[in-house]
Amino acid sequence: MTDRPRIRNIADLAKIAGVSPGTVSRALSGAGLISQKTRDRIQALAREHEFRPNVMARNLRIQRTGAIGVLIPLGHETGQHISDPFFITMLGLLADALTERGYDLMLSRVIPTDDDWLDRYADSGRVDGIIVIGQSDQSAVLDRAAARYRPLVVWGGHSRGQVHCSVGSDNVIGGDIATSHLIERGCKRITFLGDPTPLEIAQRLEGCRQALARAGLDDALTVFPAHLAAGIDESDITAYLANAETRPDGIFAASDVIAMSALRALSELGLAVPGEVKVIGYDGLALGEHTVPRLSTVKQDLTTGARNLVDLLLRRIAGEDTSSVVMMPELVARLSS
Amino acid sequence: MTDRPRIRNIADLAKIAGVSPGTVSRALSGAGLISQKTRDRIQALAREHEFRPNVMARNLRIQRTGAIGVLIPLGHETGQHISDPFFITMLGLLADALTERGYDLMLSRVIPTDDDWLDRYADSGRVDGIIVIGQSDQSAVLDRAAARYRPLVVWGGHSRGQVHCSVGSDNVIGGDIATSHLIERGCKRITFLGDPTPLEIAQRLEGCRQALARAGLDDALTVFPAHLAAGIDESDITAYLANAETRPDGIFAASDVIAMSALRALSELGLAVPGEVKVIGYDGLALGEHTVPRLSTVKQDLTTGARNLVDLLLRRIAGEDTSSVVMMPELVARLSS
DNA sequence: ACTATTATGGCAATCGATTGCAATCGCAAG
DNA sequence: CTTGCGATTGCAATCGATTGCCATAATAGT
Repeated sequence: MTDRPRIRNIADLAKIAGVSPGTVSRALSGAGLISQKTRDRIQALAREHEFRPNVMARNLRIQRTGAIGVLIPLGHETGQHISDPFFITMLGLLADALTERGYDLMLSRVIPTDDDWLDRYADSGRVDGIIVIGQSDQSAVLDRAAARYRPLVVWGGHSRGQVHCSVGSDNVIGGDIATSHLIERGCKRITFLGDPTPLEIAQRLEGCRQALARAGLDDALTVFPAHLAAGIDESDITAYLANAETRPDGIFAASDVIAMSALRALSELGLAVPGEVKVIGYDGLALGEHTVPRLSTVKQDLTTGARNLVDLLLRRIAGEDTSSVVMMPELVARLSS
Repeated sequence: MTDRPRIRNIADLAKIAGVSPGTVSRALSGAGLISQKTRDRIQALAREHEFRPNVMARNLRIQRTGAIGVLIPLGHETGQHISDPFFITMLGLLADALTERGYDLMLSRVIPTDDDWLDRYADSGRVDGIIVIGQSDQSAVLDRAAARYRPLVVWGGHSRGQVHCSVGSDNVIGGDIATSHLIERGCKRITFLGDPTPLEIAQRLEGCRQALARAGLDDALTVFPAHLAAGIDESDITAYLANAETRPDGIFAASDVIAMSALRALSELGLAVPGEVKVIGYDGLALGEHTVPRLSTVKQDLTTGARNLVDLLLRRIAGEDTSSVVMMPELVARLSS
């Protein structure tokens, strides 16, 4: 071992190589005006001494971090965790998409206590751009931040007049699809299971009402504001479904996670699915294939969604101005309806 | 608005405030030798101009980033995603634990193609410490890195002679518990569902063998190397279980995710659980409460686990030397066994 | 009023890599 | 053997905040 004096920076390596720090930098950072010979020599030297340039210094100099912040605002339900299957799925897909494009992913769970959590994060200089998953009840904050901070995209619903750039499926159409499906299957009394506080859920409910109106079933709807978090409201759901008089013959759950709770509640009550009650969820998560019976759902193409989010964000980082993307949801009829 | 000239750095603010950059730094960064009066004045000025010190510069100077890298090596199965429920759960818990301690979480999915992915990451200077989730088949790499890079902790199994600091449950005992439970329930032909390549799974299998030996059932075991990823091997599992001659009456799945696949396969085959076949999983994930029937499992306390990981890591960052933690797994008998 | 002491603030070096510009090298043509 | 020109490399400023050390202002003590 000749590497007695540990190489801590580019200057040390330069000394050993007998060149200037600038040359080492050029040799290590790929492109640049430098002869192949010295480049090889210096790279070999770096490898031999296990030297890797300090990323923070580089970041400071070139003014970018190579990281994207992924924020999950939990405004409407403090009980909901990052471990919610939807977030998790999205997170995994984003991680893959970002990795592919050479970015790291900085994860933060945010419980909005004030109005400038997003501004603070944006100005911290810790990331090159921000992806927010879900508007929760923070649309105003998002709009305000978006007006000033360009590299920001949001997964969620789209509404006219919205300032921030969003990617999501058309929740109104999705709600319509789900409800129409239940109607086609012969359902006459439909329950919407979900708390319509977040924009997306409200839109799904709107689509639901729209489909019912079209079928002349306006008063066939009951809304039961079950929470999103897995299992959190399960006994409530059970109690609600136990009542034979108000019991629906079709359930449109605002998310697959809620639908799962409903399935289990029904199973406990000994109600046959889809025989006595039909159930359809929303999201198209993988877990829907593992329920008993397999869950019908309205699928949002999250893979494409994640790719779109990353794509738009990188374009905004590059200075481009992008508009929101609304994707078409799709019926996946499995065995629960 | 008097903030015509945008304040981009501490020096600009200093000019406006009529003090030196050093003073501004002290005023903004909390403690320091500075009068309350000037501090207040400068902080007000900063707020007014929406100025927030650049984090990268700060990081470079003080030589820390305030971020912890969470790495998920996918050595043994490329099909497995970050969206695997176990990872996701762990990730959420880590995010919470780290946030509490004031750290950010930098997520990276790693597909080990060479032997120094970990060294590269450690030396990049992008994080203050690293948590690796699961040893996969990379124990050697982990040990090598740990010998040199202190702030590193690993979720996973513990084996004698191991160099890296790990946190995890005692998988041998866990395997024993699960198997003993099946034996008590009267199972005579047991199948271990899982690929024992990763250390943790191998240990669970070892515990399984140990319990069987104690009961004098040494040759009651079949090992079917189902993969970890949700759904990936489901048809294989179905085919295997369809064969009445080799069909077990007890299944010990190496993870809850695998157990879920098994449950669904059994349901498709019309086999009653727990009547004809008993099933027990491993991990104690929330999703086990949502299966039909509810999944019996060996629970690892992941909340405590995550807290331990963060705790040990921070102590290592502080220079302390810590030893591994092995937690006791616990039987959660639900309805599938 | 004058010195001793402490509380504040300024100066300048530092963290480590990047990069525009200038200097130098090598090679070829004259 | 020069001169010319492009290909390499060196020099030094820069990114923005932190902090040890010194100077000065403010306050106390006699």
